[in-house]
Amino acid sequence: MKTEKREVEERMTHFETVLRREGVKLTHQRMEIFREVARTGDHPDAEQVFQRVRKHLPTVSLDTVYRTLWLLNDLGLVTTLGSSRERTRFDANLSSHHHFVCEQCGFTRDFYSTELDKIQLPDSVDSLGEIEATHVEVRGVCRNCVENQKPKTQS
Amino acid sequence: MKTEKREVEERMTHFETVLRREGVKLTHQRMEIFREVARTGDHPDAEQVFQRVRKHLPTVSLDTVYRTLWLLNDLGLVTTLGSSRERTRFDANLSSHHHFVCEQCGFTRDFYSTELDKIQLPDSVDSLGEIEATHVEVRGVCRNCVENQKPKTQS
DNA sequence: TTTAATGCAAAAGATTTGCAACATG
DNA sequence: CATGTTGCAAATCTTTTGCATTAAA
Repeated sequence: MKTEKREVEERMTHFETVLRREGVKLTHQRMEIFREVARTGDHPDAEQVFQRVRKHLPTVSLDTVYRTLWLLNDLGLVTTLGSSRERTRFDANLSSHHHFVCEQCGFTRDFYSTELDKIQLPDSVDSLGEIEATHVEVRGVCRNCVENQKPKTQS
Repeated sequence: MKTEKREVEERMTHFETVLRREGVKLTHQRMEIFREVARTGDHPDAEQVFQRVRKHLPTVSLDTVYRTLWLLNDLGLVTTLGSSRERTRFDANLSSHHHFVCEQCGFTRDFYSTELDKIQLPDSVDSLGEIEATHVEVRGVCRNCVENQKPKTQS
């Protein structure tokens, strides 16, 4: 649940370095918000971060928490579980498969792999609970988005 | 993008079987909503399903789409990408790791595995775009939830 | 000081719910 | 025909935005 003290300190140092490098102001709020995510292993959502930060910083507002979390995400200091900024998506493919998801446009494609289907999970996972499904999520940038970002060679 | 005709038909048959078995009414709306998810490989969200179903069934309402998709999910006829009914969750752990997620309470725990870190993806994935990260998502029911569901031996 | 960041309040967006009308089994 | 399901409208919940004030560099 809790991240090791040493590790949290390292993350804080890295956080400060990146903010300075990017010329982004190192505010009290940003420190506390990042520290809160850095020190827990339970992957809180914005509301949970807000509630926890509030204990140390009673005047912080929820919209600052949102803005800060996305900023940290853009700076590569945090990531999101599941594909970010997306609504729930549904899948009628019940056979064992895996996903490639484009970070930019949300394009998603199934892929199959008998190799991946037989992955052995470490024992530590079994002790967490009963396993129902295992699948691989590949994040990247789809061909289309890669194309559209390339500087045009001619215009 | 499109699922094979034969496969769609199989899914429809299974859909009907399950609905009958569960004593759930087989309405026109439910058929069209399920068919729409069954026939595409792009994992639409509720709004997209709504827009597509509307073409065949102009009177369908968005709330029916939501109700139906969650019903189908509960019946095991569809699944969701990412953990269902959850808000975006943030993670400050930048080292390579994987997740166990409890389907019932959302409890999430990181785990590590050098084995998993070296998974070879099939070539077909490379052709989809540029890969940035690969990680394994294990879904299951955590110990706590398993406990709480067990019929009490004494009361 | 200068400019970016915050907090507030309000807007926008997404999802859910109560209920009368309706369709299915 | 009885009951579950739908569509509508309204409610609720979540996330974002505009703007005056405040604080960091």
